[in-house]
Amino acid sequence: MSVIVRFAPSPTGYLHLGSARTGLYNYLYARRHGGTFILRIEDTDPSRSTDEAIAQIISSLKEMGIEWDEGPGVPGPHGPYRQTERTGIYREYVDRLLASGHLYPCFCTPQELEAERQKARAEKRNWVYSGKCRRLGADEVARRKAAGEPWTLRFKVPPGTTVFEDMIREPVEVDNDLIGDFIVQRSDGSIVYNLAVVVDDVTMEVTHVIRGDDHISNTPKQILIYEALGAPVPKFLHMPLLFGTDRKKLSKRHGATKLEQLTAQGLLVEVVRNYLCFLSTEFDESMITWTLEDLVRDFDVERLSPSPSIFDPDKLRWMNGRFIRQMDDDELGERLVVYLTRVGFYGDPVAVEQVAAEGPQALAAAVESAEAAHRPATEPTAEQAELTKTLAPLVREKLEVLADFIPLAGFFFRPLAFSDEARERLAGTPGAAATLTQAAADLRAVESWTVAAIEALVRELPAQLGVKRKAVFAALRLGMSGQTVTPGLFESLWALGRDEAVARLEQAARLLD
RNA sequence: GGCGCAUUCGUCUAGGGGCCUAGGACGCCGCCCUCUCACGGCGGUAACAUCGGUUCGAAUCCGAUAUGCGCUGCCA
Repeated sequence: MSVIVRFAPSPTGYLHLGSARTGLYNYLYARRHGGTFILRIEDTDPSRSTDEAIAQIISSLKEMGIEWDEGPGVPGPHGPYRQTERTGIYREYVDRLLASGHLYPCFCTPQELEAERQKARAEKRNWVYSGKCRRLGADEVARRKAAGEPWTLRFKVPPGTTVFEDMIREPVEVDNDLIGDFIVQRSDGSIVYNLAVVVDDVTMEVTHVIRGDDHISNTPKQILIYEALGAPVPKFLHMPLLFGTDRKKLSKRHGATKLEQLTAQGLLVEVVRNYLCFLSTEFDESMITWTLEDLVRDFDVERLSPSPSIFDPDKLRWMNGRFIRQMDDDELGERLVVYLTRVGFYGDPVAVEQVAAEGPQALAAAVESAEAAHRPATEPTAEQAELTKTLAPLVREKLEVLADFIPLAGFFFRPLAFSDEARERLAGTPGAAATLTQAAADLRAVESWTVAAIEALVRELPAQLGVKRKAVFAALRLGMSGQTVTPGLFESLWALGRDEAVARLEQAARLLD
């Protein structure tokens, strides 16, 4: 029998990283076993579900490279793929369960039930539904229905215990008495989650249910339904939950909870994807650069540790830096151009640099609001794109995330400017004026504009001027960029171009007069 | 309250009775390299939740306890 798995997010918001991980694992499991991966939208609660959320979920999955074999946009034998479109199927199964005596109508009102719950709580007892309506006679049921009393449908939980296996845990055993007859159809006729999932999974012929461990407690109820239906029970794998560094559920405070926020900081999707996989698993550096195909072949979901994992932004960033360092020049250049375009850098380098100075997260926040407002990003000019690519090898080992490029190399894209602090630093650098003037003259005269020629020239300066080497470098660095941290000095001067480099050094020299 | 799941350095983990005076990675600290910042190299810091048992021997097996999380809904 071939493997069929499903990922079933509810479209009540964007795709949370934890859910993204669940989707990924399902996808990998399906591919690894040559199975089918179904994407199902759990929108049984239409009041909280939006089409926009569905679109976002789909785009996040696609960005990670996850493709489904059946689901929205990809018709197949197990459709439809939105629960709101499957009500007819639920109806049919409810009728079946009714006919086989597994369901019964219940006339208890929410108020009555709440009172029972309160009482149980006051007596410090576990509350389960009393089963009062289970004993109602057929004629009484008919009479009450005819009288227009609202009723729900409950599942008749049999005595005994329910046991299920989990691919990464010990078997879980639950006493059925603790479950209590639960509602499967609301008084408005709509179907409750626990029944809907089972009917969906049965009709979609799902063989492996891979989902978050917050569903462990629901599983026994669902198994009871499988058994009532006479359907084969699938295998379960309940994944550990993903928390923030404070052991709480991931939230905005943790920097990012969705993929788009992470990529807006300049984290690469493939790195995020790999990171999500290696959480809860032994980590090996070689995995940083794994492709989706590598994951399919070598990543085994069943090796997951069952304990919850904490999302560690530091390690993610470190992985991202490692990934960047192994990219070749063209690749990095391309990625930088795409990224810088997205954050609006080419439209207004100065403004974006200001935001970026507050850190990648501030930048990501700005990008998010720009994207929410559908503000189009300015494409780079040919010169800007070219310059970015030229700079790629100069900045590679200084980047952890792509956003780091901006404070580091933003000065290449705008006129030279000095903060008060930078001006003071320059003024306080011994021999700065002489260094700048001399370097400008030498650079203007150097016959070939190459990094090697520039280096040779600059290295002459200390002896020539009687200024310490460190001071020479500091003066030139400050002079060409207005900042104390830049890519390599010779390479930077070279990348600026002869005219620009000379002009900047002269401008800086004038500042000291 | 009841039930369930989980529990090795701050974090992710290796470990499935002797190879463990517990290994790796991130972080942090120090040193080296060095034109700044980094990269890289080297070294250091730091953990078997607790208490009992089983055993010649336990991080590994068993039992309690504690803590965290989840479920306990006419939410999913």
